Amino acid sequence: MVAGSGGACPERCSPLLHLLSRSAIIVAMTATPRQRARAQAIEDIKRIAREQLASEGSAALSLRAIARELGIVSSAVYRYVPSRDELLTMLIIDAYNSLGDAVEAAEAACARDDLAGRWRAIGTASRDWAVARPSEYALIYGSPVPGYHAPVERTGEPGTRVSMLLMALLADVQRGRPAVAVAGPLGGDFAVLRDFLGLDIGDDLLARGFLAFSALFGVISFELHGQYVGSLTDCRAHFDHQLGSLASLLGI
Amino acid sequence: MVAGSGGACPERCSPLLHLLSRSAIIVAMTATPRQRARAQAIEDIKRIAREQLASEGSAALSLRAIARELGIVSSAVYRYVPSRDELLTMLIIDAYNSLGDAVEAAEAACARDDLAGRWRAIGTASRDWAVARPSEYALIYGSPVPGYHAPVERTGEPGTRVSMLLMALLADVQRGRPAVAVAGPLGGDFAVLRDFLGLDIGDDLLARGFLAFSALFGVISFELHGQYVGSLTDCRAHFDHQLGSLASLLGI
DNA sequence: TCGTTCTTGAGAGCACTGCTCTCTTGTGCG
DNA sequence: CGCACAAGAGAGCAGTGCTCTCAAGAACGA
Repeated sequence: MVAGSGGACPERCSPLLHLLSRSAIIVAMTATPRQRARAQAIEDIKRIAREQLASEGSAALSLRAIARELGIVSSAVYRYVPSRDELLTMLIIDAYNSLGDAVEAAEAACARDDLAGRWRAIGTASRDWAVARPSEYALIYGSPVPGYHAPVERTGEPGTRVSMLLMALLADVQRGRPAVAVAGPLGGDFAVLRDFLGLDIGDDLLARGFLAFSALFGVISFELHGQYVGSLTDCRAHFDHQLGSLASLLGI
Repeated sequence: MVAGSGGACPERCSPLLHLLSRSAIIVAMTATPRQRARAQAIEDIKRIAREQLASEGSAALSLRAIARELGIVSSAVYRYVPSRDELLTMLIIDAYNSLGDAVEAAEAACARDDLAGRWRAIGTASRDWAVARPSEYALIYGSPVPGYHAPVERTGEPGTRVSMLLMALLADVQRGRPAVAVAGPLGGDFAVLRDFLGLDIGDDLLARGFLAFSALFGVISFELHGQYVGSLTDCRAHFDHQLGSLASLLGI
């Protein structure tokens, strides 16, 4: 974070390094022992980093502390991770994918025509994941840690997995209903988005979807950040109730 | 943040120090020259801290850099601020109060019987403030910076000013309508809250108020954290639209 | 007006951080 | 089986928060 933190890490770390966690199993099967050891070391670093994150917060994430935990000198860590910021980016991508996996699995377990069930599954799985991993949730839905958020070109795809599920759900909700347009610049944005997604979702429902999505993570964020402390004791019950209100908003 | 960061700062900083910014004018009028100079120094420190926050992010907030900017050695800053974390807490309280001032002023400018106007005023003033001071917004509605959020016993009161406005509005909305109860633990929480506030707001409307409040700041957070990048170009129009949807949710 | 007190700032120093460099060792690959 | 290269060690630079001591000076009471 002090100087040259955005560098390319020449001949130290592969540029494909951030993909390792997703293909860790493949690497473990096919690669050479050296590659397997390397992948294992990176996984160890990220595991300890997540533990640090959970116990101390993202500001206290320290490569030197990770090195100590691993029984290794600090400079050795840089063989596997180009910088602290890069490690944070890797953790952010992992968190997005972990959340995406959990929500996709929950949603996929619902009957396709059970629209309300799919919405509840998306919401409940999101909250369950967030409550189980508050520090990782803060990493992706909290304020940007190092001054700027992680590079969009790398976090973008995994960051949209949950919203893509919602979009598919909205398309199913829209089916057989009349599309209601919205005037003004918002309608223009929605037209472009509809074109990009290739899904037939009317302006009005799209707007309601955006609101439901924002409210969903707004409620989760408020719960995790302690904004309800002193007024709500049963956050789970509150969340379930609001999930129902948002379902009504979506017309399901 | 390393050791003893929660200490009391004996005979260096008054325990009333965090109140200085609210009573800065009073101090400037009545106090001795020394007290005035002290209050001015603290204001200077906080001003530079806010600038650093805006340009580099909360993780890069550095007391040494503040000292450099002031043309002062780093240890001298500790005459005015007990620790970095304490400075962050002072900034958080100031931010809550700044937001509270802005929203209260906007809401007070509306006719009391213009319920929809008061809701829009609360929402719009909140967003305007957040867009104008994104780094300070991240401080209070982002993820906790140093691992734990600021002490609730000190941020609590200023942190509830906006929600108190909403509660008063909800009470006016409720007037002359039948209260709808909600079963389960949520109803119990709401009963306690109603008793504490001394406002007649039915369970159902209270729940809708919580949702509207959470959604309001959820939408603002998503906008500021770049979650809408790539799909929305006119965030202001989107926000206005959702403000209307939430007004409908509240029945105004 | 004078002396005292108490605040303020300087400076050194400790322990920590991220990160870079060089050097040596030993493992795994061809 | 020999060699290349990855991996770790260690020193070092610049930065951080924070503590301590010391000297100067300003405000205050007598």
